[in-house]
Amino acid sequence: MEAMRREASVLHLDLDAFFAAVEQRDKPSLRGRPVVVGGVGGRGVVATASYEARAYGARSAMSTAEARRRCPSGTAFLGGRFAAYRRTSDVVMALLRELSPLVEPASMDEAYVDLAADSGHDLSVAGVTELGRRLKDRIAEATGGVTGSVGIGTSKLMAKIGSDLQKPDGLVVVPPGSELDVLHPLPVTRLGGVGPATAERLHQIGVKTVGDLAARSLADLVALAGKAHGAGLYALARAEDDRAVVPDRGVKSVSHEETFERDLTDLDVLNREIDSMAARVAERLRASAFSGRTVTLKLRRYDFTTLTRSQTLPQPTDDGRTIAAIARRLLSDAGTQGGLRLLGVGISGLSVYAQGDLFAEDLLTGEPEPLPDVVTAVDAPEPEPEVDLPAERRWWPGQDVRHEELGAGWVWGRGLGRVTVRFEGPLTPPGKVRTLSADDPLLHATDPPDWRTTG
DNA sequence: TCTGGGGTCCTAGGACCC
DNA sequence: TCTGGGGTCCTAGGACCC
Repeated sequence: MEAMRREASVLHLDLDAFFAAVEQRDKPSLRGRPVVVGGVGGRGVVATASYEARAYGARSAMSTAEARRRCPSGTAFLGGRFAAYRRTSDVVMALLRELSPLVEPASMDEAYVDLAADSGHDLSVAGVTELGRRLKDRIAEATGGVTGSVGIGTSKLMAKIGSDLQKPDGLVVVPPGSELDVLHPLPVTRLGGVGPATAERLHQIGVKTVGDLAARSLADLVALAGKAHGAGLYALARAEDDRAVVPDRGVKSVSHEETFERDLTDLDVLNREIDSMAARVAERLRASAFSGRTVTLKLRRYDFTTLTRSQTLPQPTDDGRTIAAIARRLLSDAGTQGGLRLLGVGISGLSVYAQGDLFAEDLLTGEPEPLPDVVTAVDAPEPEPEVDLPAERRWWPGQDVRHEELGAGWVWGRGLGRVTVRFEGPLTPPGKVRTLSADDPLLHATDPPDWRTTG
């Protein structure tokens, strides 16, 4: 806990329609046009809609099918290029770290900065306003035109509220002392932690604005939302927020899940899905030198009911086959009746301990314990590498490609054994479209282009 | 063609231990 | 014979966030 601040020294940055903005930067033909990034399959959901697409009603979390209905033809529906987003995000986070060592990324496109951690800043309202302006300029320049909205205030709460007030490309400093004037007229749903369920309950007792919320007693809110959440709402409504800006929040779990194009029932097929998901989880675990003790299987049935089953091991593991063997057993116990639309495999209870490290085993348990039978089950083979994908799955909209004769471009669409590619890059004018055979040997998937150098 | 994927945090009950 | 608490771990589910 830290003391409440008297100066506007917390900055919140929110990059505008981030995934779509990166796509428009890298794909000149999409600039100024509606772009929707997200799942492009039958059960896909919108991750980000460009402001042009929002004008037609496309929204985050909407099914892609609904977004297709709302947007005009010519709207680009793209799968995500997360390596490209990550690269751009890293550039932005590095700029933030030039302002202060205390930077807390909240996601790829959002971060808090504690400006008080660097004594060099003028924390007057005029001073932080100028700082915000310069930051926005530097971000746009370093990212090739991605814009961000900045809020600055006396707490994380007020900084985040501020960044939301003038989107996109906004800059709002909430002067110390004016917090309640800004906060109380806003709908309660603007507070972090008030989602659909809490909002519905608050509306039922007549609470619509943050001001309405501030008029309720602590006991009322605890009865309505539980102890921790109720107390949190009570404090936020009064602009009481002493949450610290914390860099490097440790990872607590690693998981992978997948919604299938069609519900699956066949246990053999599902077990193979488990094997490949467990392998990906284990790979990420090892890449970050973590092991975990609790394996969780998540499943969503045909009717969207969702449940989890978990088992905790006596000692941590980072082995894909061990994770898969446990998840397989949890699945066979849970059953696949009616069909499953989603499966997920996750691991938590993470530590830096690595299985097979006898010294660490001694440290942890005093002596190595035998694994339970399930862990040594031999029915989980080493997951197979990705084999030849059908053309429909090999190419996906938005993907970066290179044709040995036609040059660099990206996939607009595919189907019926063909793939349509637009040949252009971040620094070229809008390019030409060509339709090629999906198995054209001259066409290859590539890494994302560099927006600073790629013509 | 309804409803993604990656997470975090909280609650609550039962087991188990002291 | 009757009657305890507190603390921690595990499991399951739910709300929420981006």
